[in-house]
Amino acid sequence: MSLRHAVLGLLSEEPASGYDLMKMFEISLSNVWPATQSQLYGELGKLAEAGLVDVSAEGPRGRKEYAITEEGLAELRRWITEVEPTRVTRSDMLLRVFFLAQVSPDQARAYLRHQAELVRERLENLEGVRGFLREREDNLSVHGRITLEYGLRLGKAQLEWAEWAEGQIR
Amino acid sequence: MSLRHAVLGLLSEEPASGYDLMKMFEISLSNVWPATQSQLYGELGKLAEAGLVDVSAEGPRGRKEYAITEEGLAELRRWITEVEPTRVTRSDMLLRVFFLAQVSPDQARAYLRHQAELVRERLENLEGVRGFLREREDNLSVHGRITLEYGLRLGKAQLEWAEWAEGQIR
DNA sequence: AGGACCATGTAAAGAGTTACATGATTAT
DNA sequence: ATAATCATGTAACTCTTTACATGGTCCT
Repeated sequence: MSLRHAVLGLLSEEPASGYDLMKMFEISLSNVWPATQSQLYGELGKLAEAGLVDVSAEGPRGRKEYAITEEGLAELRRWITEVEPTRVTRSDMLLRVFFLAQVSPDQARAYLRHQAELVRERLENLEGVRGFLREREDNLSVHGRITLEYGLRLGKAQLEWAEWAEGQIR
Repeated sequence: MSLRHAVLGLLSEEPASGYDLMKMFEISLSNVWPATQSQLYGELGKLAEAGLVDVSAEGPRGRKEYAITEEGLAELRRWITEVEPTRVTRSDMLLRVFFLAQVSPDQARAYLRHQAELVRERLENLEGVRGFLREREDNLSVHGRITLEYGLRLGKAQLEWAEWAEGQIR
């Protein structure tokens, strides 16, 4: 149930509407915990019902601004410190590598080369995020940079692996 | 729909029953594409209905052995070479890092230290898999080693990141 | 007036998890 | 005998995705 905590986390910085959250998910959480608009509105409803958030204001166009409650903040902290992260690794990219014997060595190498290219693009994209984050000093940016560094480091490792793997075929 | 292709991939090596596949998923695919027993039997039914696999033999205790069809093999190859891998990264571990400002610096550092420890355990586990794979020369083992190398390299990057990140707090 | 954007919601389908349910065969 | 393992299946629930549906407000 991490979507719930992603929403609580964003609301712990400042109150926001479903629409605002949607934008925040797109900008800052898309690489960590993507969510759709549809999911967001549903979750906000459940969160309000559970008393973890409140409708703090209403605006034009039926806008409802939600604020985290004390209970919600407590739940967020409990989740951060007490709940063990679940390790679910599902990678259809890697699944293909596992079965690469089913295609020709040329196709296999092309596949790995293509993966390397995709990772390069992703790294460029992350460098863009780095630029966006530079100079900003709020909580989310500080920890956003730490999270970003994770993406950068793992991306580089992935790139080196893809290049190495290509050399391993035949 | 990658579960489908994971099953096709395993069946491309040799025919197997749902029970056999279950064991194979546990041993070799648990770090790449985990699946439950329940999912497997459902998928085999759908795969048979779609003509991608056949019941090739029946044994004691209602055992049904499935074999991949030509159509199934074609679909597997198409999926490997033509379908773009989907990049879905969801990490509740990283999500917590993003919101680490909500707990004390001590708690935050403890969290990162704990993550480092978990990665170390995971790396040890992967070294065990490496031992298991050593000397084996079948298709799945060869590509299994390439897949394993991925886990090892990314695990190491993750470990270094966690240690670096701990130093970044305050 | 019209386009861009703000804003919320519902429905249906697909995937994955957990638990339940049942029974046969093999080895000690 | 009985425990371990082989073997298959269903049900209920949660999460995620995609599509549909609707309308208000702001800016030029």
